[in-house]
Amino acid sequence: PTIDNFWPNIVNEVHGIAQVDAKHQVLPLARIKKIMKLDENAKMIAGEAPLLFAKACEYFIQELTMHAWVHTEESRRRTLQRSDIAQAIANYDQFDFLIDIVPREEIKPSSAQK
Amino acid sequence: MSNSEDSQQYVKEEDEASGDESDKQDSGIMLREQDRFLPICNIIKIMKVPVPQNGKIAKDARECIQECVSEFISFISSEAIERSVAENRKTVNGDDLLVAFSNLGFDNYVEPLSIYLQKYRESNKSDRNLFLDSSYAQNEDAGSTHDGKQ
Amino acid sequence: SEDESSKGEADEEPLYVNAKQYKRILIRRQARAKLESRIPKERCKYLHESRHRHAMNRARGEGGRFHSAQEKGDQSGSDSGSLPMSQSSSVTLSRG
DNA sequence: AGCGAGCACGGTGATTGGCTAAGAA
DNA sequence: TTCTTAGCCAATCACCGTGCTCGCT
Repeated sequence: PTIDNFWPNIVNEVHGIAQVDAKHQVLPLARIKKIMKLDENAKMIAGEAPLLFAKACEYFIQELTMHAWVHTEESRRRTLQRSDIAQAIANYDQFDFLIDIVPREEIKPSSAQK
Repeated sequence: MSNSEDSQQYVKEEDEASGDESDKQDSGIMLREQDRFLPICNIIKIMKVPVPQNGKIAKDARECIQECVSEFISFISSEAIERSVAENRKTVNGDDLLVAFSNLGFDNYVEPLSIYLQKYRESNKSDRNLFLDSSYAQNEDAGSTHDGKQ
Repeated sequence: SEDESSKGEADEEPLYVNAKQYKRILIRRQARAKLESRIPKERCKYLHESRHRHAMNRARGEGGRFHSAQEKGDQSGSDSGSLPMSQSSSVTLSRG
């Protein structure tokens, strides 16, 4: 369970799926669609779009949490906190789109950024 | 005593929905947390996967991830919607999302999501053929990207 | 390649952000600004009044946990016992 | 044809707080 | 060390999924 093996494991997982069950998802499809509809340019949304997002959000949550937990361990804590997530966002440029959601000032002091 | 005319009651119950302290600005409808975010319980369940068994997750961290996920959806959606508009389509489909993931630098997502989407479409088509065309043809031809008429 | 230097106005951005995301970040920033007036500035204590009241009225164990088997209404307490201890072991103090 | 928005309905899992150890400080 | 806080439990009910009708392409 490391960062390097994360996406290869994900790809192996999807290959093991025999049939896609759109029903029992961890994340509610109706809520995902509602969030998409908050965009003023959104008109019609295909049924497969919330389903794709449901999987993508699982991956995203796991990856961001995994990156954040690294900083939790570096600080020798057992509780993942918001500052760990801020660090994770600052250290991976794929998370740059979150720069307004978790600004860099939230990184706890006495921990240098790259 | 029954209400004869209710114009627009945004507050469902008698709680302090928006006016937490003394803030009552509404230009339109106030968005609740359940309109903007995914359920916190589901978020926590997914967060616990990469965290060790004895690991804890602070409340601040849960809500932070919750907000990040909504921005994640909106961020990708915005790109995908723009592409669907550029192609004169009113509906955002899965391919728009895959292109959006790619264009925004989420290359890791493309392969698993493409496989997942393909399996989902296959499932739907096989269900339809099995149900509607049960006696006609259940040929499984690999490689038919477009529906060929017979 | 002239105004690609990412400048921050609302938040202080780092010198450079992901080039593939930069344009979308600005578009999203505008979209969120339009929605800002509809978003309460702080989180509520709870989402639903009814669920809040339900949680408050529920039966609880000694440790504050929710406990099943709520005997509704008062009754002529035949046995004032409380915990249905099946066997001699009743050590249930571990998790905080 | 197919496919999605909008509605009503019924089933169900997300929501929820007091106590106290875990652990942040 | 001091003191903040996250996990633990499960019953209600808001919301998710589904099946319609109606529109558009």
